[in-house]
Amino acid sequence: MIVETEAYVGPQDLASHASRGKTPRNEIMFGDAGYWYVYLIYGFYNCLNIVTENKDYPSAVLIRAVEPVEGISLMEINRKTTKLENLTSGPGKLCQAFGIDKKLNCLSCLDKDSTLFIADIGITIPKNKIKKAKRVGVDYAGKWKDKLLRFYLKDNPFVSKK
DNA sequence: TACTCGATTAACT
DNA sequence: GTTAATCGAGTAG
Repeated sequence: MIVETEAYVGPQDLASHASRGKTPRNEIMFGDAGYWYVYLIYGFYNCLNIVTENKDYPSAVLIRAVEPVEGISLMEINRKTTKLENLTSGPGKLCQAFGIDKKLNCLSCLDKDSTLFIADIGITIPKNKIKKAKRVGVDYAGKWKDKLLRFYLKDNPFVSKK
């Protein structure tokens, strides 16, 4: 279950990879919504995003943290730890736990025959349980660094930072 | 072709 | 609090 996200919205968002125009890496962000955007960060970790918005308006949502529901024993093997709150409480961590890499880049996030897709589990989160905050790790983004574009579930133990 | 540095994490002091 | 780990996209020349 997804518990923490960040939004990267439009070509004018200085924190977004798309702010300096279309490149081979971020090209998927300029396409239709509903596709995975996976990239390698710091040479070690992958980050998982969902492309959103319309064609030619580059936007994506970074999945920053999830709460494990099934397959926890496999996540423990992938993450080399048995500490539950450490399995998926960060963008790099959850990709390790799920075994996500660039093979998923540009695939549909709604294709139920794919190895990774988003499913509606039919619960509604009350609005007062959703907290807004500044995005993480984007100090270089000028006036965009303080935008409240990070969203997470209140009191959820898997959120990467309070 | 060469250089810089990042939407991070874990392991240090 | 500081830093090492280590890849490749982006950019300058």
